[in-house]
Amino acid sequence: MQSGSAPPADVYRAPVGTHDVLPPESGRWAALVAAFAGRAARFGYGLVMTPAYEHIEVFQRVGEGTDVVRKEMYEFEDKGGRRLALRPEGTAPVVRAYIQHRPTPPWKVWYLSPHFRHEKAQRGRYRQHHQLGVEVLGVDDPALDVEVISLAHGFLTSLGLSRFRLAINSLGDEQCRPGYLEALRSYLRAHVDELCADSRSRIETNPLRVLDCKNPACVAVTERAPQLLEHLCPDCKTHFEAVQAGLDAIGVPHEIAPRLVRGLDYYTRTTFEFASEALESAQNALGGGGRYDKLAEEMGGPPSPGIGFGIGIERVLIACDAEGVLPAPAPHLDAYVVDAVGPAGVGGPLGTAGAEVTALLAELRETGLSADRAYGGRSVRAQTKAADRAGARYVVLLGRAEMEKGAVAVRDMVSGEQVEVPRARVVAWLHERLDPRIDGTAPEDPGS
RNA sequence: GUGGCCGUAGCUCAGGUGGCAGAGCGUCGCGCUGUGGCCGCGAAGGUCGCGGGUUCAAAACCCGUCGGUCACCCCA
Repeated sequence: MQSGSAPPADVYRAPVGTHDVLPPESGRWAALVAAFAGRAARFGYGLVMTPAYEHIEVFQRVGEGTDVVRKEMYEFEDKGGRRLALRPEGTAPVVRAYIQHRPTPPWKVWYLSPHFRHEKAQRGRYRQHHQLGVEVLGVDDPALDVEVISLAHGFLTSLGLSRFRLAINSLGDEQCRPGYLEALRSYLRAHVDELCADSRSRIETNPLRVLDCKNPACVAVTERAPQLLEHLCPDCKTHFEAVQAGLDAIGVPHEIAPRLVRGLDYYTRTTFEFASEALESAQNALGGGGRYDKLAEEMGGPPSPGIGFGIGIERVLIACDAEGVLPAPAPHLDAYVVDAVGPAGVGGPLGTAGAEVTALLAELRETGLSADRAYGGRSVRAQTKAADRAGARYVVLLGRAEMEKGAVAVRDMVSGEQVEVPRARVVAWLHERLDPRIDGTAPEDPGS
């Protein structure tokens, strides 16, 4: 082989676990994000944007007991010797920003951000995935838990999803959790030889995670383990009951999941998870979150209770596929300008109608209509076909005969009818038929 | 990170036991030299993921590797 030979083709593809999102699929993303942004705005949340990477300690402080931070984080050192990490989860950066800027509580923010985890990729589990989420800092009112959960629930429902379940639990707080953990540990120690190796090693370090183990033997043991919910202190108990009552009051169906333990270990009190029933795979968690009342303090900030959730966009879209909702939007244009005088020729001077096509197209776009044209000197047939494929409502055809009269031909692509309109009037003519009316009547309706 | 299955055109996939690389859809052109959808005709488009091996001959068999997928694990 000679030097300078091309690198393997594998280099010119998206890295493992990442992917490109192209039209028309990207249209679903746009619709999904718009739905979330609109809902967040109606709930009084502002957009927050934090860096894609942080000082590594931002994540390490928060998740030293978790695989996400311990084993899956993309860590690197920059040229200044700083130790940084690509964001593996969404809450820590937002809490860091809260501590740094000290906004007036309650601080209600939403985000859309990529998350990076070095995992073995498969469908629904990617090395770069995207989450929509919210965080609220500074208030521990259970009504806020209800608001946050209902925001997520309403969002999923608004997409057309129905086959998912909401599980909620309370993990207690610094008053009651230590006592519970001891009770759980002593129970687990008494059943050590019935547990899997992973669970055994977690008895001392993170016994809550044992409750989450899916190994049948472990499940058998933990089914009879002390229940977290029976060890809640009065404050936590009251809080959790208030959350349930609030969800009931607004009709958000939920089930208590006493063994729901989430992957990040900063959670206190309320935790919740949305799981799709339409997904067969193990990757069926659409989103989840919970309260983290001690996190800001642990990160060196003022005591600031918080709650939030993250929803995985890729997984939501997979669930939408499974339920047959949120199809990619069909292409649509108000108008398509066709040059019937040409041929303009590729790279040559504009055809007879070329300048007029350019001018009309610009005018349509600048007055607020969506409009496009074909390029490359294509036949009238090819241009009209392209207009059809682009979802054009009207085709404006610039032909020699019409131009000599100072007019254009306008074709209604739904009815197939074609009329001649004075060139000077055509933009207004299209607006009259396409702009929504104040009285709500359909623009196309010529009656009354 | 461990194990199973899969990898043929842009997409979805055919190609019994090795013997000339195919279809549908999509794209482009023509029928209609100034008009989309339906129909007909035609064209372009493929290092059969990649590398090595066995063989007169490999898309097919063997080994490796990369990618996808499923389970475990983890989680959105």
